[in-house]
Order: sequence, then structure tokens, then C-alpha cells
Amino acid sequence: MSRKRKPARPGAPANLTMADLAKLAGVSKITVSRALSDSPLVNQETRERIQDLAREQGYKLNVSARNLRLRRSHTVAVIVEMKPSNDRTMFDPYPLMLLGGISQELTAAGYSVLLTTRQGASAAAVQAADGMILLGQGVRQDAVRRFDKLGLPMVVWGAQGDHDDHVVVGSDNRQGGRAVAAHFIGLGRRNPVFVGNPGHPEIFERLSGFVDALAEHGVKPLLIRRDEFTLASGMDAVQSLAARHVSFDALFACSDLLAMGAVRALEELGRRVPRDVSVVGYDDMPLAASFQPPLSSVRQDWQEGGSLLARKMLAMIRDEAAQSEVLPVNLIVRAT
Amino acid sequence: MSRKRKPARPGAPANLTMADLAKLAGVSKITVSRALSDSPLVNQETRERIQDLAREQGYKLNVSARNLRLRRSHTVAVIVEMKPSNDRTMFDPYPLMLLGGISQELTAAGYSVLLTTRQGASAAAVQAADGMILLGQGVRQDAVRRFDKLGLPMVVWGAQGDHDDHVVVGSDNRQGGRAVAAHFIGLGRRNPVFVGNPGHPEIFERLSGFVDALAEHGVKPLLIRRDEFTLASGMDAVQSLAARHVSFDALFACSDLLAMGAVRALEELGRRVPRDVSVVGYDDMPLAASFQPPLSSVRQDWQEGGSLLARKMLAMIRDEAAQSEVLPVNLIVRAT
DNA sequence: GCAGCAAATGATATCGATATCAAGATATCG
DNA sequence: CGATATCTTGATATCGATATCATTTGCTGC
Repeated sequence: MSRKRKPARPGAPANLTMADLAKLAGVSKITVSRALSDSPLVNQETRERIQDLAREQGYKLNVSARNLRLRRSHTVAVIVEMKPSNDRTMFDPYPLMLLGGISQELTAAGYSVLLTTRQGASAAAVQAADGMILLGQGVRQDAVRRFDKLGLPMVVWGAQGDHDDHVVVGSDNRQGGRAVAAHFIGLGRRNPVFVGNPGHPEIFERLSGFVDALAEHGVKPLLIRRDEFTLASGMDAVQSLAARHVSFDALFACSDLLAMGAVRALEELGRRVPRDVSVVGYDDMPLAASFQPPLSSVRQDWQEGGSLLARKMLAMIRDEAAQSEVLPVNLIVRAT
Repeated sequence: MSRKRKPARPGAPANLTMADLAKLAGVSKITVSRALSDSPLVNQETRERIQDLAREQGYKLNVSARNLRLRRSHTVAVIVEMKPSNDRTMFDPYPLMLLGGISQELTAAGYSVLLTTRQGASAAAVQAADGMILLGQGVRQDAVRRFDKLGLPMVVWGAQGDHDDHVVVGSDNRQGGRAVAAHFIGLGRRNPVFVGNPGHPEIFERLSGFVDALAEHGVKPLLIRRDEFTLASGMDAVQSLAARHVSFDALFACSDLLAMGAVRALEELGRRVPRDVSVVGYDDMPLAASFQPPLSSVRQDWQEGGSLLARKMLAMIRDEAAQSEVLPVNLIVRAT
């Protein structure tokens, strides 16, 4: 067949193949292949000559061909859970923060990040990935199992307990809860409240650490269940406490927005923060530091979390053993 | 060669190929290929038989092989700019909001999203993509040109002006500015201030629409340049205005955090919002609505923006003409 | 001078899918 | 009944890279 390779688009140059380079250089294509991958099997001089030629001809490797031959894709699928409530943005912001670390680490190792939602995860490209990283609060056992059937290396972000048979990376939510408890106890608080949704595994851990550490001092917190992570929901929580005439002197909210709402509502009720009530949030979002009053909060290291997820993934791909791991968190004490 | 195909991992099942299915079904592999792609060329009965067989055997298509044969990857690279300041999170939150729409739209069309940073964009996998979507505030002409050399279809998110020879999708920042101007004029404000960094193309557009619309009423705003998008920076802007004894009765900040900081600083200075000064922010972040007082803001539709980027991309991949397009924004008037 | 070895290169098969062209089977028509 | 059209299936080549095994050349040592 003598027909010219047709470019993908009219403007684009027809792609050179290794065979073309080989002809130009007067060698065989396998030599080109070796030269371009810096193999010591080819003479250094030849190697450089071919590399220069490739550069000046604008040669681009055909990744599909290489992947086919090598039976791997050098790609990791990152599967993000959609929030149940679809009306707002598709993504939760926090799982996405992990993407930074993931992307950096994988890119450095020569891997690419294929981003999908749970819905899209059945797509062919995901099955072609060398591994999967699952992100997002709602990662439940059943979903995980479904993905596990794909038979790919898999790492999950989240709370430990639920997924015993998988590699899980997550912040030490339990430690976060304990740290806040210690902080409250240190301040002499005896009637703390926890605001959040313990149905969520990670938040359950926070609560659980909080409760355990308090129990060591004979203190038992009150749980106010709130499912939303909004400022309004935080205000509402405090208002409902007030309406029930509950007395409390400390409040631990499982998100900064909840905490901020709580602070606002407390102010409206004429209660001073932190004089009357100590408040601690979670996540230490950028706004927390410049909130008035500056909000105390538990900080998770998303960047490091993402890196760690990626490193576990790479280890599994290389058939090395990988253990679940928990990342320390920091209680940042500010004005509240 | 009679050696068994070795599975990627010990636990994983060896992958079936079309040839294996063909043998099982007693047909040729091309028939399997046709059956699985619902080709009308094969007898309906045969087709269903093969599809059932594939399902029950857990057959998975080898995407690399298909991509190689078809000379396309069904993948779109999304290239996110890193913030110059690397110390915090890698990503700006806002470009990421576009990912929702992009991902939904592309997934629905059978494409995957390959996420990279500018640094990682030279990786082989990006070159294998069928197209590129560039996101991020700092998308400058030189960077764009560099990517353009890859010869792939490309769509850029951002301000129009700068990139005449590319398909650009973005919010109508100019309209946003005009809308705020009209709002201020309607309230009888005559001494407005703009806070932001007009060195950024999108913000320049906001300022420019703002200035133009005000000029029609003989009003000329004061520009306070602030590069950061933080609450502290917004407070600082107002404080510096106060220190210079500038009188103003309206403030348009190019981000919600700046606007919130401004409101706080105004309160501290004893000036009432909105009685003494009207304030409008930009982006309408979730917090804006529950801010005290609820913040007026200009809302961009990120979801739709992402969808549109993706649709343009798909059109270009199909060799259809694609035009730059500008999305309307909405001024949400609340208490400020 | 020749066995033996290392260095450099190449011929061929292969990864798993699909396009092309050919061909057998069946149906339709005059 | 033979010719033509239609339906269904298959043999083969191909996409572009790399692994394997073979081959050539030059060199060392005895």
C-alpha cells in the first residue's frame, strides 16, 4: 500500500513512526526503539544520532502501540464519588484537593491520571488503567467491592475500619477527635457538643476519638446530628441547642463551615467565643484563619495524603506489598 | 507458543481476547469484534450469543489495541495551570469546578479525561490524547502556543481578547462588570472602587466592563490593585482607602473573599453595609449566601462552562467548526 | 591461527483489535 | 433454471511499538 498516512487533522503533520526514522537513519526500527529508550545496547554515537534525528523530525511515540506491546497503560484511574445532591457542583472540593498530590506524584513517576466519576468508571479506558484510586466521602463497601472485581490494584481514601481487605489511606480522624478533646479538657471545659453526621465513616472516627478521649476524664459529649456542611446548618445546630436550653461550653464541628455558623449563632445569642464556648472546626480551610474570630481547626494534609495514595498505588503496580496508612493531623489553635 | 498468558497480578484473571471468545463461540474473531460493537453485519442471533458469552466470561476490551488500530485514543487531556506559589495546594479551586461539567460531558460521549499539570503535559500520554483543554488563570499566550505545536485540537478557558487564533470559552467577565456598574448606578452610588488585579486577563475584562458602563453615567471608579484573593487582602484594601481618606460608597471586588474582607474592614471602621457602602463580590461561592450580611456576588456557571468546553472539544475532534463562546453571568443581589 | 567472547545490529514474531476484500449461503426474479 | 442481489462470515493485512533469538564484527588469549 503506497497511500500516504493521512494526518488526524488537515493542519497536523503526518506522524512519523519508528520505521520512518529507521529508514532515515539507515538502521532497523528496533535500533531506533533502543536508541530512543537510552538502551546501552546501541552504540553511543548511533544512539545520539538517532535521538537528534527524532528530535529534529518531531517524532512522537505512539503510546497505544507501546501500551499494547507492553501490556500496561501507565495510567491510573482516579474515581471521584459524586455527591448525592447533584444540583450544585458535581464535585466536593475536598477529594479534589487530594488530586494535587496524586497528580504530582504520578506524573513524576511517568504515570498519567485518568479522572472519572463513579458513573464513568465502567468506561473502557478505566479498565485499561494499571490501577485505581478511589476518592470521596461516600466510598462505601459495596461500591468498593464492585471496583475490586476489575482485578486492578486499588487504593481507597477514607476511614480505616470499613475496608479491611483493601489498602486504605486516610487522615487520622480518631487522633483529630482526641486532640480536640484534649484541647477542651485543657481549657477546663466539661460540657462539649459534637456537630456532624456520624453516619459518615470518617466523621464517625472523629466522634469516636473525641468520645474516647473525653471519657478518660469522665466527660460525655452531646451529639447534634447535622448532615449538611453549611454555615446555615451550623447556626441551626446552635439555635436548636439554645431552644432546648442545653448548656454547653465547647463545640467541635466536623467542618469549618459548620463551626463558623456555630460561632455566628452563638454571637447572636449573646454568648462570647471563646470565653463562654470554645469552638473547633475541621479541615482548616483557607478562610478559617481570616475568619473573625480566627477559627481553631484540625488540619489535614491533603497534599501529603494525595502523594501517599499515589505512592501506595505505584508500589502495588510494581507488585510490592502496600499497607494501609494513617496520616497525622494537626490541631491549629487560634482564637476560638 | 503454548505458554499461558500471564495475568498482570497473581490474583487477577488472565484476560480473554477476542480470539479466545472466537474459539469459544466457534466463529472468527472479526465476527466477535462486529458482534460486540453491535454491527448489523452479523446475524442478530449470533450477535446476542456472542455478547452473552462475552459478558459471562468477563471479557474486557483491550483499549490499547483498539486505539492503535483506530488511530485515536478517545481521551482528552485537561491541562491545569499550577499556581506560581506552590507552597499551598497545587490547584486553584475554580478551574477545578469546571472539571465537573467537562467530565460529565466527555464521559457521556465515551471519552476519558486525562488530568495533567503544565509540567506533566509533555508526557507521552498527553500527546496521545485526541485533544486538549487548557484551564487556569495564568493561561498565557506563550504557554498556549507551546501546546498548540502539538497539533491537537485545543480549547482554552479564559478571557477572549488574548487568544484570537484559538477557540476560547469563558464567562462574560465584561458583562459581569457592567452588571455591577448598573447595580451601583441604580442605587445612586457615584464613587465606586474596584479591588483586584487587572493584570489578570479575566479580571481586566471585569474592570473594563465596569469602567465602561460607569462612564456612560459620567462616573469613574477608583482602582485598588490587590493580587491576593484572600479575606486579609480585602480588609487591607479598605484600610488603605481609609488611611488615604478616600471617600467611596460602593466596592466591587473581583473575588468573594476580597469582598468579605472588605465588609469586615468596613464594619470595623464603623461604616455600615450596604447603607454607607454597597459591596459586590465575584464567583458567588457557597459561603457568600450565608455570610453575614449575605453577600451580593456575580455568579459564573462553572458546570455549564465545563460542559461547553467539552462540547467544543468534541466538535473539533469530529472536525466540525467551533467558535469561541462567552457565557452569561448573573449578578445575585443579596444584602450588601 | 583459531576458539571464545563481547559489542552492535537486525529479522521475525507478537501484543489485540479492526478494515478490506473475498467468498459461501440463501433469496429473488425473469 | 440460471443470474443477480442480499445476508452472513471469514482470511489476511495492518496499526506501531518491543522481546527474542540470531547474526555480524572486532578483539582477546593461548
